Amino acid sequence: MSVSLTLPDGSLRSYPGPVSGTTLAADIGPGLLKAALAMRVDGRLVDLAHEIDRDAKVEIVTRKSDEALDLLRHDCAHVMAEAVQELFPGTQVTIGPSIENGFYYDFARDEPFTPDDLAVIEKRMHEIVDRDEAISREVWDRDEAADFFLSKGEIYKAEIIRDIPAGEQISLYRQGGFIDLCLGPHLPSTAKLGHGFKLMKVAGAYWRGDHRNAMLQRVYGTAWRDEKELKDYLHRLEEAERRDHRKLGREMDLFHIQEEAVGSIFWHAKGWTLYRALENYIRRKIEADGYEEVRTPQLIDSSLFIASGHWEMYGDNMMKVPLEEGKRTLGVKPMNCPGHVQIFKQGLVSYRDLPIRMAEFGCCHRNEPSGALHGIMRVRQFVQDDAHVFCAPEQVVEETRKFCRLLESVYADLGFDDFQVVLATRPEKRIGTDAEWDQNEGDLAAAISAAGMSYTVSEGDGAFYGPKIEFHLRDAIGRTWQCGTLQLDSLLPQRLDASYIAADGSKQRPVMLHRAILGSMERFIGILIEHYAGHLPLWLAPTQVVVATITSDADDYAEEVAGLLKARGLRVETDLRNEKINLKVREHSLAKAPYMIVLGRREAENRQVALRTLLGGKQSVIDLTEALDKLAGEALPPA
RNA sequence: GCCGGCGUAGCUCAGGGGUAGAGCAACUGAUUCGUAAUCAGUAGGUCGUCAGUUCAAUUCUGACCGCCGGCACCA
Repeated sequence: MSVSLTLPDGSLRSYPGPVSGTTLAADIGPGLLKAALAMRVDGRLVDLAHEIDRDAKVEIVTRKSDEALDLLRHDCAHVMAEAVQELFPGTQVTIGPSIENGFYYDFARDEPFTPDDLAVIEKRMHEIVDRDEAISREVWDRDEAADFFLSKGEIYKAEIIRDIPAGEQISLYRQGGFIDLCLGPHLPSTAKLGHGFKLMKVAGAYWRGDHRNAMLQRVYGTAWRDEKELKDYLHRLEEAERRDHRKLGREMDLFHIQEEAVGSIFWHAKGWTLYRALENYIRRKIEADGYEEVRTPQLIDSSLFIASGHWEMYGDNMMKVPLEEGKRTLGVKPMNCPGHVQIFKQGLVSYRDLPIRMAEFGCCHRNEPSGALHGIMRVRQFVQDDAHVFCAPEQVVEETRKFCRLLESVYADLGFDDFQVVLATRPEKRIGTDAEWDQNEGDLAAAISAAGMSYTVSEGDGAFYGPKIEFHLRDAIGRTWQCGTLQLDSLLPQRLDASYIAADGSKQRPVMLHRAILGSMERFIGILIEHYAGHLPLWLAPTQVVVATITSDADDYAEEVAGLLKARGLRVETDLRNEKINLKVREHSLAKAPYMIVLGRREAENRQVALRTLLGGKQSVIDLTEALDKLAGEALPPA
């Protein structure tokens, strides 16, 4: 029976019988054969050695293909596992997938791997690539495969086999003396991997991601098409390190954290200036959008949190304060919602009052696990740009749409124009009927579309009480951060017995939309610092202008200029030290002052200023009045 | 919380069983200088904390605390 294959360019190749990708690639050309890693048959990615036995569309996947990196990384994980089992006999292999930028493999071994071990493993991996071991796929009988792995002491692999649904093939891949259970596909041989890889770190990881299971040793590596791509990646990592908000926060004198207050931030004057600039900006934005700001207590009796359900759900992560020898326990609020419901409940609310958009920059405490803490990004004391919209069910779509618009505008103002919207739908463990979920998910989806946004769906990631929208923004170096969120909640109004009087005089339950744009202020400031690599936009910069003199002859003029700038609302520092201008420029540049005004005798005589920008280091000599207008104009926060 | 690594001056880091060193920063003095480091001098540390071993511990051992990287968690 003949087989005819359609290639991506539309051309047709016919064979008298089944044919492998290797043969096909070789027939097309030796260059292609050399570059070939795998192939796509009718859209399905398979090994090059796979025999095509019927008519199909075939595409040879080469190093240049988009999917090449995935293949290379997955292969690299196997090569690493082979190296590990050669060097450390008795180590069990478990799973080793490709991930963003690389791969990992989880090993079970009593001895921990040391950083020195990594170097040795990496060296052996290069040797395995040079050995050019052929990689071949074998289909095994399920029981034989399970027995085989058990006989080798590979209990994790046996467990994986046990969990593969009946009817699915059990495929093993063999390269040299190494054989691994794997779905594939793989490269034809280890040499195709090349040498663009590097082992990065060892870390613990729970078997199957469950903290009740044994902890395995995960070795992370990065892998690329060639050594140049690898080098570029390592360079990008260095760039990310330079942007680290913990380092910049210290260098820019923004904040610090110390042992006596783990998980809480000491905001220095400059950092707090940034914080307030951001908070005030949000305050103006939400005020313009119909929000009212409130403030609720820090300490609230446990009874309220018991009623809200938080005590049971998150009690372990709450800060608790026993009072009156244990007769009462107060909880330090971990979020603002129960408090907001209390304000809502004061007096009667009419349907005419809805929606009520209640905002609070309330300080919340959560006893985050020690391992979760990270700079100012993950702390135990934080403030959200939090608000709750109390509305009637039929107002959900409009309120959600309105929020999406607001959020989009805020992100744009802050320099993030790329963000993704994710709709998280009903989880397995949930309350409410399917009809309610259909309605709620539909409402959110409709609202996102009405706001002119597209979204992806994350199945099962919603809260147990309702679906949520997540907003992930992309920073200057391509990382994504989940910041904004909107959660539809009809449970809390019920648990805390909030109601309004409807048009027909009946008592109705409002719906609550929990929503935040920045998320935690602390975390968002960390993101801003890293996004801008410390070069904050003028309106957010703690010091906006440094007035520096060249000689002391200009001191009086410098004081005058600084005074005039301050009068125009700018945040100004003067530098009248008896130091060379080179030093002053260097120091203030390193401190990331967006503008410097350099004054010498000439400027003083002409009532001009030499204005210098940090980025680009451009300078221009302009009249003082012009400079005042220019800077005052540019320093205005976005409207 | 779990696994691994780390903890020496304000910062970056070296050192190592006989109570410590560099560069930068700081301070003092000189220098008045045109856009990313002027020169000279001075001072600065219970070597994370607490135990143990030892004639002697910052160094070795243990526990604890903290930080870093992951995992788990994130209302």
